[in-house]
Amino acid sequence: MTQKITQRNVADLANVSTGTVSRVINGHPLVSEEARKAVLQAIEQLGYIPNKAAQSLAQGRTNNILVAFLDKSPILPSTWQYELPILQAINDYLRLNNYSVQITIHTADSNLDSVLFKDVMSDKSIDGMMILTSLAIEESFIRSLEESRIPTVFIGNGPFWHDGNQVGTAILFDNFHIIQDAYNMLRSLGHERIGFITGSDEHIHSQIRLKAFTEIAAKHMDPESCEDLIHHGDYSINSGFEALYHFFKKADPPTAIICANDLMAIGAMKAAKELHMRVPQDLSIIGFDNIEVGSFYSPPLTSIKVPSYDLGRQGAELLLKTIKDGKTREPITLPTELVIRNSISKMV
Amino acid sequence: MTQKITQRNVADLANVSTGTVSRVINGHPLVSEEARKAVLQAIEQLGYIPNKAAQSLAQGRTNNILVAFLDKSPILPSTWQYELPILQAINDYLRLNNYSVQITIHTADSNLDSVLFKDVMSDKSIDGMMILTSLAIEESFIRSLEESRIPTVFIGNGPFWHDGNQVGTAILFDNFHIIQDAYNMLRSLGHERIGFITGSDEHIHSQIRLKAFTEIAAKHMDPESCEDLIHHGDYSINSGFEALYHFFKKADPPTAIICANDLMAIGAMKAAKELHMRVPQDLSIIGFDNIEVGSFYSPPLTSIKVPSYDLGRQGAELLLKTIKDGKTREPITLPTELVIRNSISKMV
DNA sequence: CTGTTAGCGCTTTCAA
DNA sequence: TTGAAAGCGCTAACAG
Repeated sequence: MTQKITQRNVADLANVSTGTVSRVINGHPLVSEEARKAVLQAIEQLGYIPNKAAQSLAQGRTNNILVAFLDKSPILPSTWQYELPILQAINDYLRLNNYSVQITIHTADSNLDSVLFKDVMSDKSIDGMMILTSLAIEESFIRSLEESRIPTVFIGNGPFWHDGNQVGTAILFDNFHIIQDAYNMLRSLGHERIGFITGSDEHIHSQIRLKAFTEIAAKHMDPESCEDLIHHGDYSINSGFEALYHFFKKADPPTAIICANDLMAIGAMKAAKELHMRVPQDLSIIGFDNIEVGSFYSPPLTSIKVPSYDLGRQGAELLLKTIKDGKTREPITLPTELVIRNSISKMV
Repeated sequence: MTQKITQRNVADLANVSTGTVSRVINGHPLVSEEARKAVLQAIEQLGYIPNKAAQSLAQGRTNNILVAFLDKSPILPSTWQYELPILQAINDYLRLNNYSVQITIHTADSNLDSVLFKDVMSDKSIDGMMILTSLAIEESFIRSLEESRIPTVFIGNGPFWHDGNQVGTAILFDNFHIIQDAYNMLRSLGHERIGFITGSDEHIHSQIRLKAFTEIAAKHMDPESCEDLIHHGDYSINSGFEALYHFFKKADPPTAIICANDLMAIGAMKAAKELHMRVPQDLSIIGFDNIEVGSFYSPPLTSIKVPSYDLGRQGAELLLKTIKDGKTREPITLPTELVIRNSISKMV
């Protein structure tokens, strides 16, 4: 067993006090060059590494931040296209700034409040947290959060309010306008009957995408026709597959479909093939997320690209700022982008 | 600011000493029922939560474990099909056992040793770690690890040795036999020219899969013919795509291909389509990883399923055992499984 | 510029 | 069964 090297050992070897060692470690300006050298040399020689727990205890902060993922069901690798670059970004930025990244993945059968507070936040071993969920967040959770005073950034959700003041900071991306852009682009290609396949109804992104669709469609047709063009999926390939069959069982099916994610678009394309419909000649399809395999489909899938990495990166930056000055900030919304490929075409 | 509640407050309210409070919290047997009740009641009333840093300092352990991901390049969502369930499993198991999960994702341009030790392990704030990488691991790293005495589990890599004793515990999955099984199955379908597309050459799994292929192929043909049937890819869809073109530029191309992952299989299928070859009538294809979209291809992709979740789960279990008793354990290898779908068929 | 010292909040002997 | 008190290793206020 390598025995523990403490600050004391370093101090002795360098012939200074532990206070001086501490100053050197923490970059305190008032240390003589001579002392600093001696200390650094001793540290090197002994292979000394400060004990984090002791530092945390003495300083009252931990340099730990928690990234919490909350969803209804366990991770499905295929649906983490959005989350993963966010995680990578958070990791990159926080490590660079000397923070450790703790994560927790919660399947919220129960409500967030008990889950998150009891199991996680409560351990008081974090300086701040980033919450990544597209589930609705309960009022009670926001209240607990407010009370706990833990600096928090919500990614892709929020902003949230309690008693008139904002709780946490939100970093978002534009779900709304891009859906309308997609719609308008399909219209400009001559499509009049444009369908929409939603994601899981309890996901806020899916709700927003649906709202965007409903509002823009309402400008061009009456509400009932619009209803007929909406099918509720759950983000799975299979639900996209079924949605297409659903649409084409009815009279007057859509000539173009916007899907709330790429997986459903892939399912829809598969169904289209079974129904002997050609994409894009007979049916235009647009997905969401811009997953890698999408560009390798035949035809390559038109999709919407979310700036995941930036979301994580800027979110982490905001969090550190908040930890420093305690202020919550205005929500930030990052732009999304329509990536056009061959799965859409002019109406013939 | 919610002011801090310490053990002292609880002790005062319950009319006991802090020692008793501590005993109650840690489930020490020698506490009177009366005292226990009073303490629990006070804890509840005050909303007391023990300070982790203080606990760590006093107990000399942190209840933190680090999960380190190491690779050459940043996360590509599409290639994390293997890692994600592992992460989920680790999270599930460790949280259940009162450990926090810290993660770090390293892009190892430089070598592991400096990267991992300097930035991460060195912080002494973890009780153990799980290393997830398919890169080769340097001797120097193993040495540092041995010296650090930090309980470690390697997932999908190892076992490693230093001076005759095993360093860390390895939990593996069977890459080798399953490739040979796949080969034999293709032969039983009448295929004689069976090709192989490797993953990134620096990844150990790819190396093993290639070795398995080479050895089994050697039983049926001379080495040069075998060479012709191997193409080096890099796990990307695109490299699978190119590999197929490569094979079919030559005389006597394969009638069946095994790919080191599903993404390359997808790329290969795309190229096959461009070349007007039908899968499986003209060409049988087998992938690896059993990714979700694979079953939605036309034809659905035959693939090899890796028990990722179990890998993470059992790895975490091993780690906690090792933390408890300090013993390293024999490597464990979990079985993989061939999932047969329509991308393969009898030679006609 | 530097040494001394009093905590940080909790655990754990040691006595009682 | 319990209280008192000595740390765990580090930081920071205070003297000097």
